[in-house]
Amino acid sequence: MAMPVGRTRIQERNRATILDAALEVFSQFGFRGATLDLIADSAGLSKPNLLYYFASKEAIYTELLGTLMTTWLDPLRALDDIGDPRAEILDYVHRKLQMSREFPRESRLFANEILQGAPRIEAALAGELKDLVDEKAELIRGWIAKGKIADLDPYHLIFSIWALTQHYADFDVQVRAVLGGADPFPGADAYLELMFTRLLERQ
Amino acid sequence: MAMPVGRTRIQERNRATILDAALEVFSQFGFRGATLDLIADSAGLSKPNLLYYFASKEAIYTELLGTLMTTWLDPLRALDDIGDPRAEILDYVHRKLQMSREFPRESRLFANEILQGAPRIEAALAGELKDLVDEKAELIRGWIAKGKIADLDPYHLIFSIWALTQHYADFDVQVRAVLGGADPFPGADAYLELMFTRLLERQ
DNA sequence: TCTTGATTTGACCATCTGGTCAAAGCAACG
DNA sequence: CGTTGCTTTGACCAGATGGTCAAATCAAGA
Repeated sequence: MAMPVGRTRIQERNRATILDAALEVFSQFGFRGATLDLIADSAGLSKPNLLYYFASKEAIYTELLGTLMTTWLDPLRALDDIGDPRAEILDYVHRKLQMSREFPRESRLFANEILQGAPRIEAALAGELKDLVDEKAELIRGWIAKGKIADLDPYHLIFSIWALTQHYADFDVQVRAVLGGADPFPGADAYLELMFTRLLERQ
Repeated sequence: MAMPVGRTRIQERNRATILDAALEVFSQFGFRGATLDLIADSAGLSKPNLLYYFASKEAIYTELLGTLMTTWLDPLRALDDIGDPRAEILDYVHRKLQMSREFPRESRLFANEILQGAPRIEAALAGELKDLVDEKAELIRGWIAKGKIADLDPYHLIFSIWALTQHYADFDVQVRAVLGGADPFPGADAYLELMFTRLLERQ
């Protein structure tokens, strides 16, 4: 019994509640480790009620992944040729770190999916994601050619931004344990600003 | 029926086989997502046979984590005041990247554990790990005070090394998808060398 | 109020999962 | 060969898990 496309307020609200609860659980335990009971409890709904709104556990998961993939790549999409190249890249770093702070569960959901071998988004990685990165790598290459930024491998530059910013969401527990519980983000923001400023300078 | 401390060759071999299979499965699915049946299949042993060598699923997992924690921190332990500070740190980066290439499963196991909130190693993070990092941060602060390397937050410097190097193990599928399947490591090694060289230079 | 369609749930099911156990297999030594 | 102790396994169990279904509840318009 598939949900009709036109949704009532109740449907809208309950689907949102379920997706939020599912994000909570899937981001912590991954697809296999998550259970419908955990999601149902977290959503405050009964298990059969979950399955009234979504066809299966898998359906909830893929809906989440699909929706988030778009949002998650928005900061990279916003990287363009309009402003100063170095400021553009630094802005991207800051936006990405901001997302780690505001949406750590989304970051962890992706991390979990990739760790498990990305069985459900491998196609999107090799398609949508690769295309976007290829395009932005070309943009960066142009900046390098014009001498606007230092000569760096654009792909690894992008990877390094992902790695550094997402680390603060995905490894939050570890970072806080080492820092004795202090908020890592102000320090991280300053450090990354400095790091990429120096890196991008022409020598 | 606990295993005796003195082990026969068969016990040694089977325990090793089981731990290897468990590493394979736990690193992909996390503790909750992994099953004894998967581990048993991967090890080529029967499930009751696994439980002849280890008391429980949990026992296998914690044994793995404990053993690996030590190995995993060895490169950081090796960071000392003997050579040139910049070379020391660059060495650490290279060693850590090397580990990502050689032991990606170990890296993913830790990533999975941390993602799940580190329920089984939180104590080690706040104890052993924090102590080690505090010690090395102090060492780095000394180098900064003596003007040997640029002025950087030592904690975030260490986090950035972890983030950048482990990314190539934990997000291997994504990195390869974006690169169209090419081996990321040579490029990563060169990029990280450049990145940290520039970062550590006194300005 | 009555009716209709959307929503919710208790009871249930087949399969999976961690774990047990008694019995069988096997290696080695006397 | 027979005994002894380590090793392996088939059968089994209780609880968890994804999912179904018919019946009950509820909201809102006629």
